[in-house]
Amino acid sequence: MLESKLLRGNIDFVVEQLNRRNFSFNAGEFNELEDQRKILQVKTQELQNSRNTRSKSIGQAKANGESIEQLLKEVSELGEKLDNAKIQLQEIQSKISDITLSMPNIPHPSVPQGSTEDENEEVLSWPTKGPSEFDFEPKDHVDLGEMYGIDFAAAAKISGSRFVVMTGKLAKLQRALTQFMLDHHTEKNNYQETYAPYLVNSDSLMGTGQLPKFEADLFKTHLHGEEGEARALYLIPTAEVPLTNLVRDSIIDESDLPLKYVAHTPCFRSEAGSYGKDTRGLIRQHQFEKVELVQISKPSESYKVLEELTNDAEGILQLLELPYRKVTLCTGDLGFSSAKTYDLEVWLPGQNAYREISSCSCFESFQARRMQLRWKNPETNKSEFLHTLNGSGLAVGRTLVAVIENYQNVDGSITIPKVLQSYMGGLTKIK
RNA sequence: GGAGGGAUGGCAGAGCGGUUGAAUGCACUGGUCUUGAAAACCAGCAAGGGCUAAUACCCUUCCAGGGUUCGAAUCCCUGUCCCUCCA
Repeated sequence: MLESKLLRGNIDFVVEQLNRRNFSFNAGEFNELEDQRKILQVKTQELQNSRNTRSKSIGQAKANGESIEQLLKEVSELGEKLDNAKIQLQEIQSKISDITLSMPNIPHPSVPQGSTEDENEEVLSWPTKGPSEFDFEPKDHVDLGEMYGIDFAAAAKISGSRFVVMTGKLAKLQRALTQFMLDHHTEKNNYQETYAPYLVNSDSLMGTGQLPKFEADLFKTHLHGEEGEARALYLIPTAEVPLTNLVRDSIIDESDLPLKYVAHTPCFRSEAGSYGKDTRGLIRQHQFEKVELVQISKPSESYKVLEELTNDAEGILQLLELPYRKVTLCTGDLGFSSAKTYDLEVWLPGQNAYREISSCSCFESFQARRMQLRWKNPETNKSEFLHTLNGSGLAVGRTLVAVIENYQNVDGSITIPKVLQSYMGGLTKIK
């Protein structure tokens, strides 16, 4: 959600900035609603004021033993007018909030202009010389995985497409990756390990921006009947949702900032609108594992924190010795809530391409405003919105893909990365 | 499964139909005192919104949603969450 001052005072700027990310905003319609809102709100408040003062004087008159009949008559006439005004005001306000809740964030000035992912800007690649060549034709993770216990057919039987069953060494390797990531982020990078619910309410999804606009991307659960529907819960599409909402509706002590959370959770995405895309393999699943980093920071430090958080995620790739590149998303590729995003893309030799494995974003106060997340700024002595950030550290399923493909040998065996061997009971190779 | 109790400002905790947006304590901010700090004392201190150039002023908010009333933190109903007791 954008600042209402900005919407009222500088709408042209908003239109121009949202245009940068291909979002066209009808300022005329919005201004008209705003004008009506202003008139109705003033009128309603005036009516409330006169009702309040009159009711108060009834109390006083009674205490003095004076007659109150005249006053009672006046107030009852006010009541009806007030009710009408309130209803009208509510209608306008809900129209306005529908609009504001559906407006994406404004991109940071440093975000490159562009309309598709082709215009994302590469920041660096690691190692600098790029991924090294294989001296044989590398297989992709599906072919390799079939030999060691990745079973899409079994998953299709028990659930459907875009699910997977893994058994044996590869299942363990995924667990090893998860453990390694959690240990690294808690021990080396000082994040607080957190276990949180996988089912969340709609307020939480509203807070981080998945609702109201992207309900189709979510799996929704509810009990039977109307009452059950009213209390629907959603499967989390990312741990960003429960982690960031930990601090919804709160005022954080300056001394506790920045807050740093890490959690491993499964993530659930309906992948509506991605038909035919990445149908082969583990890349795009309805259910996948992810280790997520979330930070809550002072506004003045959030872009420093974005660099740090991205580095924390990169650290995992470097320790796993997986070639990757870091790109700044262009305005057109930016997520709804984000002001600036770095994507980390890992090299997949089986696909001969870089694929996203982490997305690290600064949301500025966009989410904080939706969820009433504040701190007391000692300089102004006022409560102000904090900044929220998150990034995958990393997407475990895709990391597994990257390990399988990058560590494959000519005989089809898979070497275990050094840092994972202790998590695999000393195993050095899957064969 | 049954029976109760509770949800109030950053925190703790009074209030239980009318000058209560809310006592008090802690925390916090400013001041006095002090070489400095602590202590003590004095003062200030909820949030959101409207209208403003800015004050002033006004509105809303005591878990959420309905209701009763001229008037609700206070009474009634529904829901959510917490706690206690009995089985």
